[in-house]
Order: sequence, then C-alpha cells, then structure tokens
Amino acid sequence: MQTLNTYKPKNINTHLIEIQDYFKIAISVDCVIFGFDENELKVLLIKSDLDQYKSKWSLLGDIVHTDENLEDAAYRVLLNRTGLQDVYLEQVHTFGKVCRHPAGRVVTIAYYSLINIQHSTIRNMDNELHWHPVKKVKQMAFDHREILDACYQRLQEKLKEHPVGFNLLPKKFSLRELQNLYEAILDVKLDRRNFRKKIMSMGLLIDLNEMEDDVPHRPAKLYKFDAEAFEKKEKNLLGLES
Amino acid sequence: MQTLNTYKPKNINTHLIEIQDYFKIAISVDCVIFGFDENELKVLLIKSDLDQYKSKWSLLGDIVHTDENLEDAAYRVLLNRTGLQDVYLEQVHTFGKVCRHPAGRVVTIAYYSLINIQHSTIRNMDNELHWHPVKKVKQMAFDHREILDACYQRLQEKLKEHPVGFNLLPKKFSLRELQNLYEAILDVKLDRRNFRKKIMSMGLLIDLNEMEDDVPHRPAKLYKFDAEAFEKKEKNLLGLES
DNA sequence: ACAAAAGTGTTAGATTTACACCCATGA
DNA sequence: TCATGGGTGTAAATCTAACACTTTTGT
Repeated sequence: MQTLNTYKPKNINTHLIEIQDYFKIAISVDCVIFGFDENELKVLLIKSDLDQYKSKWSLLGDIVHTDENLEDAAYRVLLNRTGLQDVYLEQVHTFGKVCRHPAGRVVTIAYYSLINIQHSTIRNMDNELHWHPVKKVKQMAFDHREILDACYQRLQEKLKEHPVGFNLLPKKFSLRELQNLYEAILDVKLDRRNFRKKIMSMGLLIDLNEMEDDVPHRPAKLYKFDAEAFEKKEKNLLGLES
Repeated sequence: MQTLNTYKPKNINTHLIEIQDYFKIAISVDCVIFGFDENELKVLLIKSDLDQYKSKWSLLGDIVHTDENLEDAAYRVLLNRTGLQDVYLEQVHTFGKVCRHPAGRVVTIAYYSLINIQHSTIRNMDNELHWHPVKKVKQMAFDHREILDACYQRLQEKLKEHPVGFNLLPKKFSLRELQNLYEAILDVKLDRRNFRKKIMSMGLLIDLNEMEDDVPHRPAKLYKFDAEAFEKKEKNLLGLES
C-alpha cells in the first residue's frame, strides 16, 4: 500500500490542469416521465431505432449541451416531448457503466418527472411515443430498465413521505382518485377511512364545494391541492431544521 | 408550442449519431469521506491550490477515466487518499452547473463514504489532508459546501432507516459508543434505555463477552456487528418486495 | 467512600390498524 | 328500487417516549 505522506497527485480540485484530455465522455439526461391514467401508473417511452435495440423501448433523453445546466437539459427534453413546463422533476441517480451505450462512453443522469397525462400533448396514437403501465414494462433498450426501476423505487419512497402525488392528477380530483393513485404507486390496498383521515390531517386539500358529475353512483366531493399551505409547511420544516 | 406529431428529433437514445461534438464536458467524482472520532462526525478535506480557491478546503475527487466505471473512480480516490478498500460508498447526487469549475465544464458525481478513522493511514499531521468536524466546516472551494450538505443530509436519512453506522466504528464497540455516533450524526439527544432496546431488537449485534479496559468507571460490554444476520435480513426484504 | 458511567422495566401517551353502516345518485 | 361507490367514528393493538435506581469499576 502506498503511503499517503508521499502521495500528492495533481488533481482537478486542487490544481489547474488541462482537462482537454478528459473530454472523452458524453453526458446525457434520461427522463422517466410518469403519468397516471385508468388507475395505473404509466411511463412514457419511445421506440429506439438503434440497430442494437431495434424495436426496444427506451426512455426520453438527450445529450446535455456544453452550456446547459443538467436540470435545464431535463426540462428541455420534457418540454419537447410533452409540451409541458413547470412540471415536478427530481434527479435520482447517475448511470455510467463503461459499456452502457453503443455510441461510446455516455454517462447519463436519470430524472423522474410527474405530469398530468391529460395536459400533455401526447396521444397514444402517436407512432413513436407510448404510455406503458409501469408494472407491465418488460425489456428495454440500454440499461433503461435499471433506470426505470431506480426511479420508480424513488417515487415510491418519496410518496410515502411527501405529497407529490397531486402532480399526477387533474386540478380537481376526488379522494377516491387520490387513493387509487396511492394504491397504484405503492402497490398496496389502503383502508378508505384511514386514508381519508391521514390525507385530511395533512391540511393540504381545499374543498371546492363541487361534486363529480356523470357518475352512476353518489358523486364525490372535489378538492384541489393547497399549494400555498404546502409551501408554508415546507418553509417551516426547513426553518426548524437549521 | 410545437406539436409533437411533427417533432421527431434524432436522439442519442433512438439514433446512432456522432457524439464527438459533445465531448466537451469533463466528468469527475467527489467523495465526502466521513469518519467518527472524539464523538464527532468528521469529514476529510484537502486544501485547494487553485488560485481562485487558495487555501479553501475541498473534497477529495478526481476526473473519471474514459475506461473506468463511476464507482471505480470513487473507490480509486478512496484508496489513494485513505489507503482503504471495501468501504461503504453511496452515490448521492450529480452536480453540473455550467460554471461550477474554473477549469471548464466539469460535471461531478458526489459520493459519500463511511470509514473507520483509526484504520486509515491519514494522520492529522499531514500537510494537505485534514479531518474537520462536519458541524464546524465553514467556507469551501467550488460548490463543495453544497455537496457536503447534500451528502450529510443523505447520511442522516440513511442512518434513520439502515444500520450503516457500524462502518464508522472499530470492530469492537460499546453501546455507548454506538449511541454517541447516532447522537452526533442525527444531532439529537437519545434516551439510553430506549436506544438500547431498539438496537438490540434489530438483532444485528453479537455480544463478544468482552469488556472495555482502562476506563475510570464500570466497563461496558463490547459488541460487534453481525454482518451475516444483516445480509440475511436484506435478502428477505428484497424477496418480499419482489 | 466517592465519582462516573453501565445496565435494566414499566407506564402513559400517541399512532396505527381494523372494521360496518347509512347516504346520494343514475339507471 | 336497486346497484354502486361516497361518506363517516370507535375501539384494540402497537409503537414511542418518559423516567430512576442499582451495579461495577478506578481513584
């Protein structure tokens, strides 16, 4: 083992060195775009045209431009593909196995995003883009299955602690819709009364005094997410932690 | 807004394109190396020699080689700097603001690592490398303060749910040492009896039937971490989830 | 004998889970 | 009037938090 008193390498954090030699790796972002429809969590995928992955499904991603922040690249992909801005986006993990991409060394930063499927300009009739039920996705191109799994797991953990599910629903929704969403994402059955109690106790719902329409049973009350109360809550939490 | 039926860009995930043009970004790893000593959580830092950050402290990191996996780069940094192999390592977040590094565009993948300070070959007398109490770190070079904060927060969350603290302790330790570690990392005061109950109920400690030595009070029993039981537990958990 | 930390159970409070009936609407 | 899901409260069980005295060692 080398001793450390003598090991003092030049280093990008400590010395100004030429980094030209290291510009041999490309960086991309890949977005796991989640939507909720027909009581299922879905993910937006595109058919790859690479020979090696002909007809396999892949995530939506792109190379990061030299003068572009990582998040901006992810938002760019989202805007291009879904027509949506101001969506929920979270970085999850960076995947960089040497041989993960046939075009060369490509390190990819994985994000997941939560969008309202109805608001997007994608329709399932489009040729290339399809919404897939997350639970039924089988083979994927590259290491995208691994990326999807990591993002799905992160979403599950996030949802258990934070009210992010609203991003997947329309502005107005019933408690049943919200519960269906939790059940679909967490893959569990929840007790209706306990769920309602818990959600209500968060104090993040505004009663719209409106009802569902056109349902063949007693209509449910409609609510919207109280973004203001949520922000106030977040701020307090940070304040107490500091 | 562009319509999506007509927007079908070539893309690194879907088409074979030249990525030479994109080799303009360097990739590095930065390691937040945590140790536990004198009842404090400490982080290993090095003085930067870059003009811009003269005498500021920075994390230990390096450029990722073209033929090297990301984790391998992180393990390389760890081995070079601490002389340690087989250490706990976890990827946390990737930082890539356009202007975060004066040498050009450098995207860095942040890891944190938990090591036993006694086992490392670093001594505080070394010129460049110093162990800093995490709570007392002030200014740092680059965006390293932000990286440290992200890693520390992740460590706190991890420790609440998973038994990773053992990586910071010597092979043999007392329950008091373990509690001191939890209190230092989580920045809370814990009830001794409740702590012992909870730790014992995890079933991850092996009673060594040995005692502390040379303490000016009643000596404590010594335990070691039951790695086998831990792995069995992890496996079961994964099994149930799938 | 004294100082200092080790070791050890019980109780109250809070949280979580389980569970069943009436209600409003459309067909 | 029937089928369907909406809406509501309570009790048991579990988990968490609070708390004090005796023991062992070195000085």
